[in-house]
Amino acid sequence: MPELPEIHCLAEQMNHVLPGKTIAAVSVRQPKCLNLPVPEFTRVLVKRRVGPVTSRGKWVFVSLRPEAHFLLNLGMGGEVRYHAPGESLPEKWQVALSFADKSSLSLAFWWFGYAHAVPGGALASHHMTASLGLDPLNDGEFTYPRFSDLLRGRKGAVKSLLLDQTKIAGIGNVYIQDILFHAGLHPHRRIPEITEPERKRLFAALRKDLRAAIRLGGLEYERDLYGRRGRLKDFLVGYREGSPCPTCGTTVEKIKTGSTASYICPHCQT
Amino acid sequence: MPELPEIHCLAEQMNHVLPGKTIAAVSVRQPKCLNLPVPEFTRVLVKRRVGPVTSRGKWVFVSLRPEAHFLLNLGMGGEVRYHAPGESLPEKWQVALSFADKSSLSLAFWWFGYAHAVPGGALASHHMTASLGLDPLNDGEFTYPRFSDLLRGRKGAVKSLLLDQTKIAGIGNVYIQDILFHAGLHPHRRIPEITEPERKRLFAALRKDLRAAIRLGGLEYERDLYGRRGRLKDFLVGYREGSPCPTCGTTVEKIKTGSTASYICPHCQT
DNA sequence: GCATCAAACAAAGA
DNA sequence: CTCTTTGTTTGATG
Repeated sequence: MPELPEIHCLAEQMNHVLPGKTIAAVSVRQPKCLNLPVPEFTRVLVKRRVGPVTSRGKWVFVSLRPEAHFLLNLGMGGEVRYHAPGESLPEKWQVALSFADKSSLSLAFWWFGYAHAVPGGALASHHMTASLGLDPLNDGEFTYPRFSDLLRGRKGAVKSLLLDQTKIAGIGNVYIQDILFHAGLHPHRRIPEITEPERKRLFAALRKDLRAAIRLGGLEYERDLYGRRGRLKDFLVGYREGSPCPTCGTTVEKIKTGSTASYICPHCQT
Repeated sequence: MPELPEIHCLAEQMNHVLPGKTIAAVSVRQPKCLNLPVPEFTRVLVKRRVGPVTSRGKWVFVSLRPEAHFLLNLGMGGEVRYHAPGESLPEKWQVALSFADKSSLSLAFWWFGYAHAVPGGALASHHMTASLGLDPLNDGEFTYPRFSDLLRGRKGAVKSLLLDQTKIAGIGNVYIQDILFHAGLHPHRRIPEITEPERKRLFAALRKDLRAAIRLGGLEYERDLYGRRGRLKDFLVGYREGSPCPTCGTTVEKIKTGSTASYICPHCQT
């Protein structure tokens, strides 16, 4: 379940080590995670050289020259590892890229993940990434007015909106817990009932929590491009059912919210 | 996705086994599918005796004495099962009725279904059923003149009209595929551009396809009151993308039509 | 008022 | 919520 912070850190690491390398070969053990049949997938990638690596939401964008893109979504618990020349691949992987300098990249999806190859010029028609919503890390894009606009006219529960990747990209069921706690909002709170101060708190919490997580390299139980863990250990209420709320001491509860679980302080979040 | 044929068959089966039974108790696991709070819902149903069970469109109407109604809409993939005295309920259900003779009825909604209790005299104010359109099975009501009237003055696509339950009741995204194929109409065809012969073909296809499906007990992948499958297996073009059109051999295509998918022969349907 | 479109909702599958 | 798919109703907008 890597979410925006982990993906952001991963893309940064990839951007340090991959640009300039030429893809020499592609190996696919699990064709289901591809967007193209293996031969076409391979054709789009092989012989191209890696350019800048970026991220948006939970997607990693590897740009290639001549123009093409390699897009990654790690799904739940997927991992990407870099292997220097001579290092061997881990036992489990679904897709691997070998570079001309004998280094390689392996992708291991624990449950659904995607490795998509997009030919030059077709990026805008890659539906899953083209429809991504606001990027909370982009200060020019994720502004309070635009965030307010997003809420305007919607009637559903706040949690569904925040998790909808086509509205705001990158939040999953882990980070959302403390974001809602910081905003003082119950996951079921209807959007029209959110007051202006609460909306401001929510906006601030989104930016702050995600950036704080990035500074710590993401969650302790996730691993980076080199297999190292992040340093973010402690949630305030997330996954802490039965513990006291850090603000008021009320026991944190775990509740069902649609198909996902939520952890809340029933006193602070309304 | 039970549609008119399945619902019609289900109501007939219910009408064979339920009338005369007295509702002894009501159990609700998923209150969201009700139209009333559980206590009131229960009060409307309990101690009443089942009368005739009928259907209109995708709704099942269970009449009760003293007067009241129990209305069912199975949404997508919902199932209703009868359990003789001594038989146990399946694992998954959202609402169950127990009868005085120890038999019972369980309702399992896979996604969006309704179980509504309507007190005596209030049936006309039950909006969802009161606004249902023409019943394609009712020969006195679903006549060619009235069908023609329905099309007159409308500008939209033919598919939207056929799926609009307030215009014609009972057609969903499954049966509509072959109905449009039989009529030679593309789902996007604008209603004013439908010619008189096409209109006749469409009217005939509606009656014929639905009745044929009823004779086969509905779709093979749907189940009846006793868990038995229907015997209708084969669509002509529905869900057969990539197969040849049975008329002309052209490859059947899957296209997006608004929020639903359509399967068409691009040669025969224009 | 009507046509059209988007949104919301109780889940499972890949 | 990783993303899609599925059907129906309701409410906003032109």
